[in-house]
Amino acid sequence: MAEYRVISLENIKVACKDCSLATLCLPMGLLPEDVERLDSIVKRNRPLHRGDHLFREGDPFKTLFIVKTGSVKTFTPSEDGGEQVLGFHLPGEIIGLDAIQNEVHGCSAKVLETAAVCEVPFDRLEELTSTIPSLQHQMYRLLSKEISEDTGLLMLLGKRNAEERLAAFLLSLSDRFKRRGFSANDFHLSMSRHEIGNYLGLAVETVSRLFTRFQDERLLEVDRKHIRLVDLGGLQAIINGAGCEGHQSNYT
Amino acid sequence: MAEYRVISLENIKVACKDCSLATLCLPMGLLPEDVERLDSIVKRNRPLHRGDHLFREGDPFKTLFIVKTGSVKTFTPSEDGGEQVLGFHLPGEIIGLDAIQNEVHGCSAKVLETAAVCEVPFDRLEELTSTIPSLQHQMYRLLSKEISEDTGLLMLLGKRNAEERLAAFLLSLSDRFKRRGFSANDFHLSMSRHEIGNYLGLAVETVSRLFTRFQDERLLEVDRKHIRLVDLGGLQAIINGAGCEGHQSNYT
DNA sequence: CGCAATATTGACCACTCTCAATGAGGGTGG
DNA sequence: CCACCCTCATTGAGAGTGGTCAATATTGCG
Repeated sequence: MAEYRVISLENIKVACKDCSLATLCLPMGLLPEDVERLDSIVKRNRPLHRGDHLFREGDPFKTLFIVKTGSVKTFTPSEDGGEQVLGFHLPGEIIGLDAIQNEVHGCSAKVLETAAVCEVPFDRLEELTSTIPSLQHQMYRLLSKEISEDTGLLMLLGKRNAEERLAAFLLSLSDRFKRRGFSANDFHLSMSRHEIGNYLGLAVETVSRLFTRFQDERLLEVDRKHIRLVDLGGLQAIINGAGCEGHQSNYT
Repeated sequence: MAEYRVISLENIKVACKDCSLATLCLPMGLLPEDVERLDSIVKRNRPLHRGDHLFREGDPFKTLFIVKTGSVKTFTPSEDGGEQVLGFHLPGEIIGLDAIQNEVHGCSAKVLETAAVCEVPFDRLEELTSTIPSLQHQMYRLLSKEISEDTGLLMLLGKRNAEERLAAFLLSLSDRFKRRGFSANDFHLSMSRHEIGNYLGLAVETVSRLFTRFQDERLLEVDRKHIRLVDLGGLQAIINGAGCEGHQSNYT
């Protein structure tokens, strides 16, 4: 049963947010009864701790996961024991959309910081979306958004240098924290330098050097995993290709 | 109206293939009448020629595009007049899924080789999918597949060296041609070296040098835009990290 | 308190980008 | 039909970013 009741229209957003389906229904004008139906299929689990797996590569796909609190990383284990980080997931973000395709998870998901995670059985969700057009539309938007974001990341990795990658990464985190009501300038990294490097396609040493350089350039202040972005504009300028304005890349 | 009639169950695949909705309905067991309904909303346009635009960045999103014949590239124009290639699209592939999100195209699509392209009005498609559960499921799978593929490419660009990137690119093309009934070993590149480099995040010169090297190593034969893959296993081995087996990357 | 994991910093070197020159097609106009 | 031009592709030489190796903090945990 739903932990949170929908009392009135004004409370829908609150209910949605609390039930961690914010990403699913917030942007749409769902009817209260539809929100409740959606809410009723959501399973809420006890908190998971650092290192716990939501699922592993090869596991059958049954449910989508929504991060409520904490953080989760997705990755593909590689043959030599290492792993390839695919993404970091903050509260409100959905995990598992890539597994709908063949009903098997193509990656693993592991908790970084103690996390509350909801599960949405996908077959139940499909039943709902086929009777609630606006929910179906929202699902399409959700999947489409994931595609857009992947495309953005793709360009990030393909043609950005180390400096631009880290700047983009930090601004992405900043933006996502901001949207969720946290500080955009002051946050905690739940992942290690190694994981950041892995995700961005950089060596750990490079990530470390860049943090130092950014700090020297008064762009941010870093203390271990605590980050304070001092000059958001400066970071943005790095991504936009400032710094060496005359520079003309060969493959743009 | 549909150009192709569905006569019997065995003909569904043919009808689907001909109407270029292969990607949409082939994998599912759609009923004949549903296939016809799907078919009836598809718009068929006259062939487009090299350089023609399917849509431009910023255009309102109305329809999905399906490549019937020929090839299309998608890209984001960058401020300095250059462009960022996002993908190459072969027959049977769908373009525009990333624009569902906010109903605006985030990239441009341009014809590489004379192409027949179908259009599927998305609002009509949504109406259909909400009354045909198996079609809805297929749409989810389609979107999910796009996400999976982006993820794969993401890893390709993030942590692969030039050699691995080009090998992966060629094998991807090979596989896609094969699935569509063309030769897996012998095909024509519809894109320039420059576009390949742009897509893979490499300089044109690097792409050119790699083609030469691969040819010297008897992995393939290249004549201008005509490619003959001689040693598929060898190319695969490059991606798997062969060649220098003792090599251990720092960020895997 | 000590060991292990993580982070930082430095020196070196390889890969690939950049710059530059040359070659090869493909189209156009005389 | 050929000369010319323009784009695309190839090849070489030099330079710079970032990876690798190694040593040294620093932190966290048992």
